[in-house]
Amino acid sequence: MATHCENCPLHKSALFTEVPLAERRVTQKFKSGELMVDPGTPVLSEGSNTPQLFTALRGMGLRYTTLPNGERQVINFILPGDFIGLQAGVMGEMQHSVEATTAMTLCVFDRAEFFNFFKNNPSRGFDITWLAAVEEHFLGDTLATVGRRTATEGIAWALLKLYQRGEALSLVREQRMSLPFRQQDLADALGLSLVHTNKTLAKLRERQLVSWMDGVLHVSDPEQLAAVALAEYKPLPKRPFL
Amino acid sequence: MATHCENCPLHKSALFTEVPLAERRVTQKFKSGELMVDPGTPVLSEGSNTPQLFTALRGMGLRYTTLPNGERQVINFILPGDFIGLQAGVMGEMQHSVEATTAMTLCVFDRAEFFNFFKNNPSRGFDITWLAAVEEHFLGDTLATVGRRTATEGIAWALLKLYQRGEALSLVREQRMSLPFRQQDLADALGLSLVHTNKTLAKLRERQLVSWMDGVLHVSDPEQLAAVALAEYKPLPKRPFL
DNA sequence: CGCGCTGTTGACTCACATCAAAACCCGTGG
DNA sequence: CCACGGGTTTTGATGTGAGTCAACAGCGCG
Repeated sequence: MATHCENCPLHKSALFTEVPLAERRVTQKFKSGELMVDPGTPVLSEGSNTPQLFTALRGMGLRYTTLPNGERQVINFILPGDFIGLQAGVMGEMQHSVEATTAMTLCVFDRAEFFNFFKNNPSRGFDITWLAAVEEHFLGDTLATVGRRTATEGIAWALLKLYQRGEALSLVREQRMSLPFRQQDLADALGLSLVHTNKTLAKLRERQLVSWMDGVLHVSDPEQLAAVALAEYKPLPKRPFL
Repeated sequence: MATHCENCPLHKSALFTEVPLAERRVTQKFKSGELMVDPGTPVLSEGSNTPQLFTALRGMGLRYTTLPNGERQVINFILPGDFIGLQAGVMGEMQHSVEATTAMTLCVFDRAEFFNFFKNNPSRGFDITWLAAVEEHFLGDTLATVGRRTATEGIAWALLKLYQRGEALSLVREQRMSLPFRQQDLADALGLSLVHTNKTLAKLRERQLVSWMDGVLHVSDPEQLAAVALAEYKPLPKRPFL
């Protein structure tokens, strides 16, 4: 049934720091359950006030805001290991929405317990701060791509990042991983139009740099992709989670 | 001489949450000194590895990244109360640079002590997480403006945010506050060209929505400005600091 | 078998970039 | 006191990357 933190499969992944068994047990006590959502379902909605925190255990999703004029900005893609709802909790009510793209299962934590958890486990609290900082850092990079990279560079960058994340999570086999988003999602992440995104993807495919078709991402030469992305291809730093 | 945390002038500001005296004393012990920098001086540099954390006490600055092609993206404007260096510490080495625009004074904390500080003062640790989350949240909004707002909307948005922050810090008098950045800085924050930024500023000035000349920002009707910024004008939520 | 969603493709338009030059605004030094 | 130079702002002319509009193709599903 519900996964026990001691056996959390994510800890095996190369992306995350090692967490001692004792601490996992403590985390387990903080965990209030598990949530499974269907594709297309909202996990958190703008304007609502949910008393929960989540970490993604399985599946993929999106975090986004909607402007008053109806435009959507996706803030990031959510993959296993991502912590959701912190920014939310901090402002009185949510400004961002999170929705599941594939079926997802999420570990649920009770926000009311959050502070206690922190007090009783400062080192896990430290980890959470760390996580928030990593996230913030990444958003800075995203900002740079939306603001300063061309469409080609930006798409290359985004796909490279997703690919790297996939590698770290062992989602990649033979240079391929499942990437179940729509082109519209990528467009909304990069501030581009759907049409232009589509055409740019086609060009990158022709140049043999990346292909992303039928929900599978294929990168044959990450170094080369990184070059057009104005980025570096190097292993992601380990990070904590849960 | 060096400000004592117990007397920290920032605590008087409407922007920040109340912190009990006892906790300020603890913070004081974590504080390792004060740094004063001249305008134009780097506080943190990309690629370096500084053992310090800062919080801005006085003055204004910029945080930015530089892409391999030389383009600059400013990630945020730094005002009193901002915590600097967390994202930095988390990745092995800095990816972002921080530089002082005006003369600044910064409280300096020793990163080596950071974890201990956390362990001994979980509630302050909690505050720091909170802060990181607020920051992350704000970056999400910034992303939305760079990605989805037009030049006019974006500039209106940025100036409104700065104005609001200024209000909360009591930097505004008679609808005016000092804003010592260059147009180039704003352009680099919004992913616009200098020329276009300049022309758009001129238009907003003609429309009587905002004027920003000679380093002073003037907003006569924030509501109206918010309307063109596709944003809401409402008091900033209180947040912790230090 | 027709409807709704996603992906493709082509023609046309526009917001914003780029290029270039001038105007200002100092501080410095002759 | 004025000439000079570097940084910033302003203005005009011109170019282009990306947006918009429109139509169609493929596909899963009731």
